[in-house]
Amino acid sequence: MFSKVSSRVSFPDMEREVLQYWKEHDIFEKSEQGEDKALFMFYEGPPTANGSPGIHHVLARAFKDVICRYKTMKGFRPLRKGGWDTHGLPVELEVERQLGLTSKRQIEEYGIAEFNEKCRESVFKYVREWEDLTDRIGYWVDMKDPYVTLHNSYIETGWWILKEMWEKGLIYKGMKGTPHCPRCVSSLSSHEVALGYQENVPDPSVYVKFPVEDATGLVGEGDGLPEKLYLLAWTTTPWTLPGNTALAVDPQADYSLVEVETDEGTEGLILADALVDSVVGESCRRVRSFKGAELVGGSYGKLYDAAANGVEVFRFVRPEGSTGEATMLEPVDDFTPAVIKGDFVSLDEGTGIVHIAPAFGDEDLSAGRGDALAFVQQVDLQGVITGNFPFAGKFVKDADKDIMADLEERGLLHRRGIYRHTYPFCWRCKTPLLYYAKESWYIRTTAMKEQLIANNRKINWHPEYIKEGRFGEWLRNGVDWAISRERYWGTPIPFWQCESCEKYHCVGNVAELKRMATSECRDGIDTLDLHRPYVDKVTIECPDCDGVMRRVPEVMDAWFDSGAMPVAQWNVTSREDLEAIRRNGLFPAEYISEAVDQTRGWFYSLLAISTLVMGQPSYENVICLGLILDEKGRKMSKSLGNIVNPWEVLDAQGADAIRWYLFTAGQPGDSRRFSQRLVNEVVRRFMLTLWNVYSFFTTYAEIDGYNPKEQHGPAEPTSELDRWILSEMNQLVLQVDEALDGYEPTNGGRRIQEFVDLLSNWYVRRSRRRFWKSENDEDKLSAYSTLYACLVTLCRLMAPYTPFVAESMYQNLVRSLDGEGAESVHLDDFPTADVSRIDEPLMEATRLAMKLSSLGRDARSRAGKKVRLPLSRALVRTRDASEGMHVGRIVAQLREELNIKEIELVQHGDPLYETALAASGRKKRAAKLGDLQAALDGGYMVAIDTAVTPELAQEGMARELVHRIQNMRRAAGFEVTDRIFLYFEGPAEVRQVVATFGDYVRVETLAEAIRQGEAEEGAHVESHKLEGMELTLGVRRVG
RNA sequence: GGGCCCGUAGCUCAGGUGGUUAGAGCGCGGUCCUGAUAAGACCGAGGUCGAUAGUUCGAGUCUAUCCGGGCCCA
Repeated sequence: MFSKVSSRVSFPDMEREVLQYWKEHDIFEKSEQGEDKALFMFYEGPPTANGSPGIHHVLARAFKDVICRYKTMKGFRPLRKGGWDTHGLPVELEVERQLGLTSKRQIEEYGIAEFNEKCRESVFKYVREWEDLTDRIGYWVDMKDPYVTLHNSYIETGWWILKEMWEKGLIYKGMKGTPHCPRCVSSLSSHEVALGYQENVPDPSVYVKFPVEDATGLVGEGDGLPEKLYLLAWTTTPWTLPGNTALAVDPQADYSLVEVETDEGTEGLILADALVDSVVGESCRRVRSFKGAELVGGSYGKLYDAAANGVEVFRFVRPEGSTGEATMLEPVDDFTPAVIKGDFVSLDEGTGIVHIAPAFGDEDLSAGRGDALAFVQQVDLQGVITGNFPFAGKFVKDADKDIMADLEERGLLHRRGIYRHTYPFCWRCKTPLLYYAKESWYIRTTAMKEQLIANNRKINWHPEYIKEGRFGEWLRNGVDWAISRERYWGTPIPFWQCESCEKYHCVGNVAELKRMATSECRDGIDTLDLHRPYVDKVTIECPDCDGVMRRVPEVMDAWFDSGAMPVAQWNVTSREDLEAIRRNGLFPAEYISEAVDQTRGWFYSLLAISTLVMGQPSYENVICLGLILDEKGRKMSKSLGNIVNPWEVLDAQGADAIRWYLFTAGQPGDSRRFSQRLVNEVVRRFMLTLWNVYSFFTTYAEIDGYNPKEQHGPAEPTSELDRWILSEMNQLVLQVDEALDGYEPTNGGRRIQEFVDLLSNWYVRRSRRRFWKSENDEDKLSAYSTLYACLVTLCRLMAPYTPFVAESMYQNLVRSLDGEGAESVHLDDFPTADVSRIDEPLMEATRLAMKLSSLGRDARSRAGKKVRLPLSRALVRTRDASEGMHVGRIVAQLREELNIKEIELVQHGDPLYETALAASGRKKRAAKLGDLQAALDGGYMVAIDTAVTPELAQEGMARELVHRIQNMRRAAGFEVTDRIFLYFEGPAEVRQVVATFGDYVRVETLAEAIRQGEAEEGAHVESHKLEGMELTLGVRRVG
C-alpha cells in the first residue's frame, strides 16, 4: 500500500534516492533494451571537453532528454550514444597556459608528442566533471561507451570522409586571410583575436596617388585633361602597397576628376565626389564627374614592380571544371593592375577608392578570387619584407616610414597623417597582428550549395524560422570550408605529398596507409597512434613516380570532427559500412538539439559532411535553443563573473525544478534569463502544488486504507466534479502527447502546469469534504479513484519532463501495489487518452462556475459578508445567453462555494443587469441596488441578496463555531482523525445555536458529545469573542 | 557593415487567422479563507504593448522606418 507522504519535502534528497534506485536496477540500460522495438536515433552533439559544464549545457541536455524519454515511453528504443569533442585549439591553449608556453616554436621545442599527451590528459579531466553533472540532472545518455574524437577509429573515419571528397574533386588548396602574429609565427583564431583588441591605436594614414597611364581608358576622351592623372586611394598599412594589384570603386557612387596645383604643375586626381572637399579641399576645380562604373575595367601604373624586385607574382585562376571563384594560384611573369568594383567600398572615409592587396586581408583576398586578380606576397611569416625593394629586410611596421618617404620623393603621396582606430594585437605577446593570406586546405562546399540548401529544406526545424532565417541565410552566403589548421592536437590531415613529383595522395584508412607505407615504416602501423607526431613519421610510396611521400603538417578543424560523428561513431570506412548503418537505422538521426550558436558549428558541419558524402541530411528534427543569460539579461561569461554554477541550484532546488524552469519559462528558441530565484518560483508555484496534492491523497488514502486494486470506483463517476477533471485530464493527455510528438515540449509543459493548478485549486479544494466523510460510500470511492487516476496519469505524463518526481510518485502510487506497473515509470507506457471522457460543455460549464464564484466572492467582500455567513440567494447573469444553459449543471457547486441557498439565472433581456450596469461606478465593476450587492465583469454579473434573517445569522454562527473549534484542534496538536469531547460556556444565544445546529457541529468537528459547562481536566481551553459575546470553548481527545 | 531573434506591469512570461474592458505568476498594500499546501480567494496600486509613420471602420497583432538588447558573421 501507499506510504503517507509529508507535504514537507526536500526535492534534492528525493532525487538522490531516485538516482540510487535507477542505478541499482539498471533502469537506463533497460530502457535501451528490446530488439523488437523500433530504433529512435538520437545524436549527441559532443561537448567540447575543455571546460566545466555550465547551466547552458544543462539546457541542451534537458531538451535532449525529454524527447528521448518520451520516445521510450511511446515504445521506441532510443539510441543515445554519448560523445566527446576532444580536439582543437581551446584544448591546446589550456595546455599552453599550464606549461607556460607562448609560441609554436616553444611547443615544438617542448616536443609535440609530450604536448599532445598533455592535451589528452587535460580533456579527460573535464570529462569526469561532465559525467557527474549529466548523471545528476537525469540526462540519460550512454557514457560508458561514448564516441571520442581522439580515438584512432574516429580519426580513421575522418580520413575516409576526406578521401570520399577528394575523389569527387571537392578538396583543394587555396589561400585564406588570417590574423597572424609575426612574433609567434602563428595564425590566431577569431576567439583569440577578440581577446586582443586595443582602442585608439595610431597608424599612418596615407593618401596615395596611383598613376594613370592611359586616361581615355578610364575617364573617356576629351580636351582639357591634366597631363598627369592619378587615382587617389587611402590606406593605413603602407607596407601592403608593394602587394597592390587592384583598386576597388563603388560602381553606383559618383566620382570626380579634380585639378590641383602642385610644385610640379597641374595634376588631376580621381576620387569619390562626396570626399573631394574633405580630402583635396574646397578650392579645387572639378573637371568632370562620372559614375564609379565607368572606372571599372580600367588600369593604372604599379607603384612597385614586384617581379623586377625579385618577388614571385601569381594570379588567381578558376580550377578546371569549376564555375565558381578563381581559387587556385598559378605563377605568372607579370600583371596589369585593374580597377574593379567592390561592394565594400565606403564613402564615409578614405577616397572611395580602395587599395587591394590580395595577399593581406580577407576582403582583399576574396576580391582577388572574385576578379581573378594577381597576387603578390612580399612579406614573410616573420613580418619581414622580402625581395630587393629598398626597404627589404625590414619589419613591416618599420618599413612604413621608408615606403612613405619613397612615395613622397616620387611625388606619389598626396597627404599623410595619423589615424587612430581599434586594432587587434596578439593576446599573448601584444604584437600587432597582420592580416596575412596563407595557404589552407578547403572543402569546396560552394560546389554543392544547391544540394545543401535543398537538404536543409528537408529538416524539421524548431523554431521554424531558423530554417530559412539564420541557417538558410548562412547556407545561401556560404563560402568554401577551410579545414586545415597549422596546429598539433587534432585529426591529422591524411594528405601525403611526393618529394619528387609534388603530387598529393589522400589516404582513406589505416589499411591503405599500411599498404602504401615505405618498407621501413610498415611495422607497427596497426597500433600506431594516428596523432602527430607519430603519423608524421610515416612515409609512403608515391603511386605516380618512385618518390617518397610525406604527410602535410596540418591537422583538421575540430568542427570537421564533430560533423563526422554520424559515421565516425561507428568507424565507417567504406560505402558498404555506410549502407550498413543506414540499413540498421543508425543513420540519419531523427533528433538532435543544441543551442543557436551551433548554426555555424555543428548544425553546419553535420549537414555539410552528410550532403557531400551521403547525399542527404544527417538529422530530421532539430530543436535549436536560445542562449542563457543572467538575471539582468547579460550573457554569462567568466569575465563578468555572472556564471551560475549548476550545482548550487541542483543542491538547493533540485534537477526537476531546473528542468521544469528550462522547459516552461520561455520559448525554446528565445534567449532566456536564468537565476536561482526564478527556479525557486517554479518550486513553489508548480512542484510544491503538485506534491501537496499527492501528499493530500496519500494522507487520506492511508486513513481510509484505500486500495485502487480492490476498491474500484463506480463505472460512471458519481460527481460532476469527477467527470470534469477526468475530461480535463484526457484532454491534457492528448495535448501533451501531441506537443511532445511535434517536438514542442514547452507547450506540453505549460498545459501540465495549467492542469495541476485546476486539480489543486478547484478539484481538490471542491472535493475535500468527500474525502473527510467517515463512511466509505460510493461517492468517496469515486473521488478516490478519480484523484488516483489523475495522479498516476500525471506522473506518467511528466516522466519525460521531471523524471525524478515522476519516479518517486510512481513507485509509491503504482509499484507499491502488488505486481502493478513496470519497474520504473520510464519503462512504462505513455498514457493514452480516453476520448469518450472528454466533455467540452462540462469543461466550459466548470470554467463558468469558476468565473461566477470569483464574482460572488467579490460581491460578498464588497458587502462585508464573510463566506461563513450563509445568504439566501444570488442572481447570476452570463455574458452570452447560450452560456446560461450551463448554469443548471453548476448550481450545486456555486451554492457550496459561495454558501448561498438559492442561485437564480438572470435571463438576457431582464432589466436587472442594465440597471446594475447603469448604477455601477466608472470602472463598471460593482453596484448596490437595495439589498442586492452586484459584482460585474465583462458581461457577467453576480448579485447577492445581503439581507440576513435570524436563521441565517444562527447558521453563520454555527459555522463560525466550527471554524474556531477546528483551529483549536490544530492548536492542541490533534490528528485529523482524532475524535473529541467538546465543552462550551456562553450566553443564551450561543446555547440556542448549539441546540439547533449541534449535530452539524458534532459531525464537522468529530465530537462524540457537546457538553455545556466547564471543561474537564486535560482539555485544551480557549476564550473567544463571537459577535460581541464572550464564550469559552474546550476540546479534549477521546480515550 | 550584413543576417537572424527579441522588446507587453517592478520581475518572468501568455496573448491562432486584426474585433468587447490587454492577461497570468512572482513582488507590493489591504481584506478574506484554510481539516493538504511553503498554499488559496477577492480587491487595489502598477501598461503611451520600444518609437514613429502607414494600411483599416478598428492595430499589441499587418507594413515600413528608426531605437534598444542579444547572437552569429564580417
